[in-house]
Amino acid sequence: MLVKIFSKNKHILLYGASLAILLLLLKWLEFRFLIVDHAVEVYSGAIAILFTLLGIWLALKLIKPRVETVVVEKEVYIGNNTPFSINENEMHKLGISKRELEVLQLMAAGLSNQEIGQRLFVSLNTIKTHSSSLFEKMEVKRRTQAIEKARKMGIIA
Amino acid sequence: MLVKIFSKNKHILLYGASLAILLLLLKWLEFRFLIVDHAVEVYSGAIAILFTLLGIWLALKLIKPRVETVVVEKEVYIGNNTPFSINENEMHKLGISKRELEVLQLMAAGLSNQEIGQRLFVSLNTIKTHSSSLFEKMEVKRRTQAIEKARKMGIIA
DNA sequence: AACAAAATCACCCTAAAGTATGAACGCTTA
DNA sequence: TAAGCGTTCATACTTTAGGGTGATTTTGTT
Repeated sequence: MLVKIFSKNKHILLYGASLAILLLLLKWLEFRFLIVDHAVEVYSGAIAILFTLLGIWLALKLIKPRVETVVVEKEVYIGNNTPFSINENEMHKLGISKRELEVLQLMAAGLSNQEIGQRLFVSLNTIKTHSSSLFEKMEVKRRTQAIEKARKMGIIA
Repeated sequence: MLVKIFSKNKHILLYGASLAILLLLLKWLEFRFLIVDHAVEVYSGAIAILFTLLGIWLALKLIKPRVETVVVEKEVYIGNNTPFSINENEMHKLGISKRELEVLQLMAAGLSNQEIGQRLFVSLNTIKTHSSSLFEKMEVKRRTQAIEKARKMGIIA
């Protein structure tokens, strides 16, 4: 509990402590040496500088950094048939992975499984696996159905 | 030029000015009143507090706020100005018959050759013949390619 | 590090798609 | 009327697509 209070207000406590120490130091100096004439100005200046620095340090430590938010408007042109927001949404709803989407897109482009495999540098069997799981997720039976459904859902161009 | 320098370092200049004024004020007070015994501590404390506050104020004014740039995408929708009328033109250019177009449309809808045959009340072999001649006319090898090409040419929805 | 999901590949089998060829029928047109 | 075209259908064959199962590796997440 005590530790928590200390840690939360450590800056203030440190400030108080240093202030006390400095005052004691000055008191001690007052007794130790005779303050020469016109030393008050020097004394005051020293205190002023010291505590100004302390104040600056305090402010830097205690005050949360100010954040200025600059809003920049960027115009994004969107084709009428590709809202793109439904894209990710619908995709995740069906649980379609990135790779499966790639396969789907190449299917829609008219490529055979063999060609898709060559394009993606994987084997024909891999494409078959991807397409199978894709059809299952999309609840279709053929690639042409998958293409049609994907178009209607807006997950492909 | 002078104005520019002032505006750039106005905080520092203000600080200097206020420091000078305060020292003058203290000097004046020193002459005006007799400082009572043990007033040095009070005096020091006052200076300390004052200049600490000054330091804090300075820090707040001088610290440059962190600039955070937030890009807000503004969607600009582009109206569709393709009236879908290239249909007949492109179709006759390739010599595609009515029946072949029907088959093509049902293909694009995701139907199998068997299903297309049932839909059009003809046999599977007939659909195969139609699709074969269709592919030849469209210069494609697969139904998916035919669908894609037909879409780009605008002969199907 | 442990775990789940994704990605990869293989094998076997069936279904569908596509190619080639031939043929019959109706309709239009030179 | 014969030639051409579209439509229909058949058989035989090859290629591609798709289903099912099992396995390993990579990757991301906790």
